[in-house]
Amino acid sequence: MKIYNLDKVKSIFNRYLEDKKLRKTNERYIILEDIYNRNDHFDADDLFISLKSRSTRISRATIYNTLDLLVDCNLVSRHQFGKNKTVYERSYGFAQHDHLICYECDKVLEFCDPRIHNIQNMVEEIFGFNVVKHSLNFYGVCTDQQCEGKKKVE
Amino acid sequence: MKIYNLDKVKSIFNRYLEDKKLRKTNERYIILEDIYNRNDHFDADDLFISLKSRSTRISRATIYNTLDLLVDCNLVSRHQFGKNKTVYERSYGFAQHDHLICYECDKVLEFCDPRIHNIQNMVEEIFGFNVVKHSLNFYGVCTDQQCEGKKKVE
DNA sequence: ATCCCTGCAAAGGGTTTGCAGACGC
DNA sequence: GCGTCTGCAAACCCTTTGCAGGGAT
Repeated sequence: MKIYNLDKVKSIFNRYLEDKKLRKTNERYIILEDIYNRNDHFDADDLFISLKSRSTRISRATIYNTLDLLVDCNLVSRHQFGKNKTVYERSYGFAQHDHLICYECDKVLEFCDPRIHNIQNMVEEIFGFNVVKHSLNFYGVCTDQQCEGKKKVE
Repeated sequence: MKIYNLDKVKSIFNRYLEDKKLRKTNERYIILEDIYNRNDHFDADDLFISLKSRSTRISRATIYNTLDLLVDCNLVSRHQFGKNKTVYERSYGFAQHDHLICYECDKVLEFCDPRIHNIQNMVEEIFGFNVVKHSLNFYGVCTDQQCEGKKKVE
């Protein structure tokens, strides 16, 4: 499952910072490490809380700043699941995938389908466009009767 | 191009309001009309400004309220193009479509591809999910050299 | 007459910004 | 030591909420 190691990720970030002539601050590495110790979709505030509990004292400003860098160097991907809120996930060493979001329990499932690339190729050709990334989300209702999250629905 | 007429749209809304036992206020119909006189992606504030210039005096609260109703009865669709901001477009009489967003000029293009439904079917089967809607966006850079919007890029 | 809907303004939540001090280089 | 990065808090933007008055039924 874990198809990366933390040193590899850090060295990629390291190189990125050097290339861009940015400073290698402790905060940036602590944030990177925290992210790669999670395996969920998290938002900036989740990170803030998680970091605070580790008795570090990293501000939201730094978190947002660092997330921008990590997204830029492809170590983290950024998503919006239709709620005007940004969520992130680690991405190095994990297959590209898309998401399935349940309206009733907010569960997020992941899937891959190569056909999306065929669509992408077509679109690039037809419109004269260089696609950098895509976002495909399916929204609906899971049919899992045991689903705990469903309690939440009013 | 215009494959709807305003009366039809109004009567759909009318029926919806009756079914839900909601009141038929002037404001609601004025907003619906304003939306169907546009042919772009707009946000709540665009509507607010547009309505103000018609010397109506419709508040943001009413606009947000009405947009929720119109989305609920499928006369308007709601999107997020990766900027934590919601945009809308009229949807009755227009083919379902997905979007292509240019990072450099913010242009939004539209396309249809039936393969997305194949992916959807597969996902529903595999995960036991009833998909209600999907959102597929491609982000990239248009290769249009004459593109006016590109000036905006810093 | 009821009570839902409206306008207004304030509050809310997530994100960005400004600034003075800290620290990587 | 220079100049960037940080923490903090205020500002910001979009959206939601509370409330009193108004209009649909």
